[in-house]
Amino acid sequence: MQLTQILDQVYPLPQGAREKITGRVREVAFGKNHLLMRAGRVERNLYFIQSGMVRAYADAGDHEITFWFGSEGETIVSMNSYVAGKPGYEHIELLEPCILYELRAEELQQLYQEDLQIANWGRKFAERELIKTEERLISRQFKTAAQRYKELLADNPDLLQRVALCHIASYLGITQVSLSRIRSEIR
Amino acid sequence: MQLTQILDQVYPLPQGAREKITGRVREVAFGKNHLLMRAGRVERNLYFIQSGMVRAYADAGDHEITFWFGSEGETIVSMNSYVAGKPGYEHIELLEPCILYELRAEELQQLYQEDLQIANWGRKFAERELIKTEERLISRQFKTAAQRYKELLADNPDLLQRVALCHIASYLGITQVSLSRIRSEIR
DNA sequence: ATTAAAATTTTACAAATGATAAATAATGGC
DNA sequence: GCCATTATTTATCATTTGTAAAATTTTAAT
Repeated sequence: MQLTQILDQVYPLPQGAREKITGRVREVAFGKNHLLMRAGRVERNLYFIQSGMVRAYADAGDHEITFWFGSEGETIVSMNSYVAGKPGYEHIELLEPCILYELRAEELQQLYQEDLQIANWGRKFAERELIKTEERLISRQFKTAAQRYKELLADNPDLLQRVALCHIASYLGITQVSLSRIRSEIR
Repeated sequence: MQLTQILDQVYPLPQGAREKITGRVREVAFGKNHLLMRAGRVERNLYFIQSGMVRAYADAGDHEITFWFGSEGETIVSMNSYVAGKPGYEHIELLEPCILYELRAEELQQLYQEDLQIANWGRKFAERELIKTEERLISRQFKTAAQRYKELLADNPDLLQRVALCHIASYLGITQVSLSRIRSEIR
């Protein structure tokens, strides 16, 4: 997906504002399994996904918790770094080879202070992510794991082809064994 | 808590920008149990809490799910209305008598288009809420209900005095019976 | 203070999910 | 294509959490 399209689906920008962003972006590519971001670091870049699939996960002692999948058109940020300049709590791992648009967070912050439309773009970006996260939190509370699995597949039909089941199980908040049970009961 | 203090803790505003907001705000008061917002409606106002405590809850067929508590200094918005102009999924109920600062959402949206600093205030507001929600989603996944209960009390020491246990149980994602079990095991 | 209503706890049992280990299937490197 | 590795499923049993109903405590109104 092209950068301008990615930016516009968050919030349509006038030509000039859009160019301020695109002019600061570099195209980069990484292979499968590359660790794009590590927890505990202040992450200095953010990325828009032109193609490929990634996951965000947090450490939980002995295992890891996948809490986000990103694919074409989505934005990768270490939220704590991006929002508060603090070390992030998430790792970002590439599940497929990816082509990304890279942007220095500092430069974007600078644009927020200069350009009204870009500040509103940043507002819309956070607002949209907030609604998605809040809906997931609520759904976690009143849907069974089986329902959440079915809905996830309905929303992302190609997820099964692109993501390992152990990551999907983690994302759903259940063990891989539980997910196996659910899958066998459906068929 | 005073309005200027509430606004500034999100993002410090220059005098002029701050007055653009405060000039559009009305002080209103409602009694305990008042339903401030209802799911399914497009909500036209947002509120800053000067004093009191509220909860947000969603309907889940036969029961309700409390997913947010708000008290002094926090902001009450119907996220779907505020962000997308769509009917909200949450009810807002007053758990105590409240004094609120009321602001028409439309006027705030107007200010976002006019004032760079206010647009950045709105951005920071969404970003902060996003981090809080994401952390809750993750904590739901790798902490036991007992841990989440203890942490909730540690962060909000007066919650037990102000909120019914059935709402706390719902917020934690467990039944009231489970919460009772947890409470009896702690002592 | 008394009483009715609501909130919370307790009990007993059922259902869902987790942990572990073994079996099977799929994948990637050579 | 073969083998080693990794991913997934299956089976068994333990633990957690839910459901329902009754008992108890708290709250609020008179």
